[in-house]
This record gives sequence, C-alpha cells and structure tokens, in this order.
Amino acid sequence: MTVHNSEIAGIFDKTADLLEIKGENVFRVMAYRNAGRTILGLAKNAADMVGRGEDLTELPGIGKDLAAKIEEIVKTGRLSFLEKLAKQMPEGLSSLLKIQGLGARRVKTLYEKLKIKSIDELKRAAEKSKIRNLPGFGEKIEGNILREIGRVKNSEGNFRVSDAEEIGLPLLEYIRKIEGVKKAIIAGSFRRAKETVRDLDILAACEDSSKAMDSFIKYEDVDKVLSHGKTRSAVILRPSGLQVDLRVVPEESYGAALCYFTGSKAHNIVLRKIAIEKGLKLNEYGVFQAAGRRGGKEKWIAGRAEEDVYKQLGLLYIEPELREDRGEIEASLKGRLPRLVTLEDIRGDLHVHTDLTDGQHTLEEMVDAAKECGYKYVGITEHSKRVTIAHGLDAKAMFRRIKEIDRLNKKLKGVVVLKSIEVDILEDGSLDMEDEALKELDVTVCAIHSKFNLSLKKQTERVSRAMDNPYFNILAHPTGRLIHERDPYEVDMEAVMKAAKERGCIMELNAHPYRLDLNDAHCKLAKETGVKVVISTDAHSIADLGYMRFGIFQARRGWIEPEDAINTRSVEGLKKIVKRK
DNA sequence: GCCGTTTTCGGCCCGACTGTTTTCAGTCG
Repeated sequence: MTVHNSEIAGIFDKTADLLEIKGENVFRVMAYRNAGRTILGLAKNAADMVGRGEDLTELPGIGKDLAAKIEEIVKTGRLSFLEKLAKQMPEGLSSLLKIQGLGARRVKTLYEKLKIKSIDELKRAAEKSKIRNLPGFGEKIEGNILREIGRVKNSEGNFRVSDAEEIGLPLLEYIRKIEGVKKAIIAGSFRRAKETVRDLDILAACEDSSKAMDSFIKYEDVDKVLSHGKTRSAVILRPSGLQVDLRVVPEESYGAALCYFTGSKAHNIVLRKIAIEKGLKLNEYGVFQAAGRRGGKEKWIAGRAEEDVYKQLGLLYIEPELREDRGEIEASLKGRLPRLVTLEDIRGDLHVHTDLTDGQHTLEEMVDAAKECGYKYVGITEHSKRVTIAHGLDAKAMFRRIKEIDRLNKKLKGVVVLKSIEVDILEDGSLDMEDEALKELDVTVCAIHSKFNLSLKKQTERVSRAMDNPYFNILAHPTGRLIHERDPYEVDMEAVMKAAKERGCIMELNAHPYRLDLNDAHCKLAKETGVKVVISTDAHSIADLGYMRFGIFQARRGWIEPEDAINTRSVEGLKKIVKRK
C-alpha cells in the first residue's frame, strides 16, 4: 500500500472540518489545515519519508503530534483520531462546508436541530422550508443554500485556468473601461497561475468606488449578484457559473490590495506576521506604522506598489507564482529567490503534431507558425504506429518524414526543424519504433498512451525500462492526467526522476492547459533531483502553440529557472544536452 | 496543535459584507 500525499492531506482536511464543526479551538483546526497544505505541497512522498525514517517535525507546521499522525496514516491508511471524531460527528458533514454561506457554526446547527448530514438531506429540508426557522438562519439564507446546492452539483466550482481566462479577460476589459477606473487586474489564484481556479478576484483602483460597483453588476453576463457593497461585490456569471469578486481601492492602496488579493492566504498570513514583528501592520490599504504608546494615529508608510510592501517588510519582491508559503519567504529573506523562466526565454517547442497524423495543419504551416512565435527551432513529433487512431507512423513512414524535413530545412532561414517523434512506450517498456529509425532523429519524445491502470510498481518499471533505451530523450506528459477528466496514472515520480537523472533523460512539462503535466510540485522535484525539463505545447494546431504561456506559468510555480529547462538554449546547446553517452 | 534573537506558556492576520439581529455573529477571502 502506498499512501499518497493527497490522501494524507485529505484526512487532515476532514479532521479539521469535523473539529471546527465540533467547535474546537480555531487554531487547533488551523494547525490541521496547515499541515494538510504542507503535505500537499511536498515534492516528495511523505510515505517514503516515513519509510526512510526522516524527521517529519522538520516540516513547517508539523510537530510531534501531527508527525505521529502522519506515520499512522502511512502505516495503516487510516487515522484513528478521525474515526473517533466521526463517531460523534458524521464525516459527511464536511461536504456541507462546501456550500457557500455554510460554515462550521451553521453546519453544527443543521446537524443538531435537524440531523442533516448530507447535501441531499439539506436540499430536502430547504425545499420544505424547514431551514428558515433555525436560529441564525432565515428566509434569505435558505434561498441561498438552495441556489448554492445547484451550483456545487453542476460545476464543482472549479475551472481550468484557460477556461477562466477566456471568461475573465473580456470582463477585465469591461471594468477597465468604466469611468474613473485607473487600473484593474485579475488577482487571486489566477494571478498565481494555479492550474484550476474556483473564482476570479478582480482588483481595480478607482476614486469613486460605488460607481464602479454599480457598473460591474450591470455587466451583461451577470446572472446573479451575491453581494454588492461600497468597495467589494461578488457576482455569478452565466452560462459558466463562474464567480467573480471585484474589490475597489484608492490608487495609493493598489499595491497593498494587490498583494492581499493575490494571496495565497497562507502567504499573506506570514507577511502579516512579519509586519507585526517589525512593529508594523499590513492590510489591504497599506503598510502602517503602529500608533505610538501615547495613542495618536497609525501612520501609512507604503502601499502604492507591491514592491514597496515587500521592501517595507525587509523582503525582496516575490513573484505571484511563488506565493504559496512553500519556502519563498525564507528564500526572499536570504536573497535566494529563483530567477523564474519567462516566455521570452523560450527558443523552441519540442512537441508539435502535423496533419500527417492527428494534427490540423501541415508541416510547413506549423513550422511557419513556430517561427512567428520567435522560435529558433521546432521539434516535429508524429505519433508512432501503436496509436492507430491517429494513423501513427511506422519506420518506413518515419524515414519519408525525415527526408521531407531535410528538404524543408534547406529552404528555411532563421528556424530549424528538429527531426523527432512522439513514440509510444509499450507495456513491456520497449519503444514503438525500431532503433534504426530512432537513431536518425535529433531528439525523441516518449509517452504512455495505453495501459494506464498498471500497478504503481509495474508502471514505474515500464518507464524506467524504456529509459534504458539509449535513444530515449524526453518523457512526455509524465503522469498522463487530464485535468477534470482523467486521474494521473500510478507512477513513483521520485523513482522516475532518479532514473531520468542517471540516464540523462529529460522530463516534459506539457503546457496544454488540460494537462499541465508535470505539475508544480513535480517541477520542483525535478529541479531538486537535478533533472532538466522541457516545456512543450503538444500542439495539434497553430493556435495550440499559444499554450506555451500556461506551461511557463506552471514552470514558474515549480521554481524553474531558464537553466533548468532545455528549450531555453540555442539549437546547438539543445542538441548537446539531449545527447546520451 | 504549533511555536519561540523578548517566550516552553500564551499567543496565534485582518477587514468587508450579509442577514439576522437590535449590536453583532457568521462567513469569506
């Protein structure tokens, strides 16, 4: 049995929920949530750390008690403390907390007065108007609950970042055009470039906030206004069901508000603690010098720009993608922040399909488009024959394609086409193409497209055996997950990275917004293991080449610097680094 | 439950909005 980090985090989250509903000390509850978050953000498997006898109390927010609980979960797959709790408070109660407007206190009331312990029971009670008479509830809350139940069931309230971008950018433009709005930006988890977001948080600088608010709620796609205040409003958009919050502040507070509204919450909490240590106060309006001992007013000292806020706290500016309280504050204090990779650093895309297999555009069209992106090289990667549905290439067809690319390269200026392939890794770990063909290529991209459900051990062996082939260069979309559609397959990523390191193989960060595979923690693991990554789009059309930005975002969340990625190099540098001895 | 160049006990981030209340608790970010 391997217990995954997400499972440990899930158990801690559920424990926190139940403790909160029970009315336990809020800081104790927070300790469980923090620990869950720490485990989830870990690059390594906590289970392996336990196996190696590493000291878990070294991890932030994990003390003696929680370390012991992690050990119990790793060894038994269960947490007896949670099971004991669940006897007093049914576990299903934690699902009720997902309903916006229901917190611990109200869930407790629902359970104690009406024995409600599931969303279905909640729905039935609300429909019979039984909720409105409970203490602390009313007609409006009952109505909100019914609406929220519909929302949770329909959308899970979770959007891929590319979908959120598509909905959010037109709204941002609309807000920027409202009279009196000086600037506006989408902040929140979107700005931190998380792969999925629950809502959009838009920040605007404006002197007349109520006017901006009135215009905001009149946006044509607004389905429902959730709240409408002087400085803050929230709406639901149609047809997506995406929630958007708008916060308006005066211009001199824009930086502090941006910091506050970008989060993460955990990052903000640490910033505020640092402020307190320095005798300052940090909120969304600025950094303040605390009031003197003889009273007097606190004094505003910074807040116009984010950079000023960090500076006042004695910190180097921290890029939004790093703001997860995963070591970035310590790195900032020590002057060891990474110089994160940017789109401008990228000199080529190494995973591009054409209409010879399942792409939409011709070889020439894709190469032209890559050149338009400013790239110096592009790797053309057709599927191999195992992917029959895409009419994958056999060796003979591969040789024809090689000749075609040679001819094209003679004509091209400023961009080089790299001869490549997306070759299947078969179940036994062999590659779906003869070595005589593979050795003619500049670089190979190797991928699993079948037998996703092998055991962890078998899948891991399959990949590392494939890497034994001297023509194996890049492992494409290493976990095979499709966000919201398909779970990652079981594979020991630490072992795969080690195998890649030993053999000089490279890990792909697939930039397709449905994949984003490697994830952020894997990127960090690659960096720590000393394995290079390549950020590629897996483009099947010209438009898909634009997905590179999502890959860059994910790489930045994984602390990737230009030298950690291979497609930031010149074509000569690239060829040298993929070459195996 | 965690944590400590003021601490091993007593703290633990800060403000807006709603709805149910008569001054504020609950929730959210």
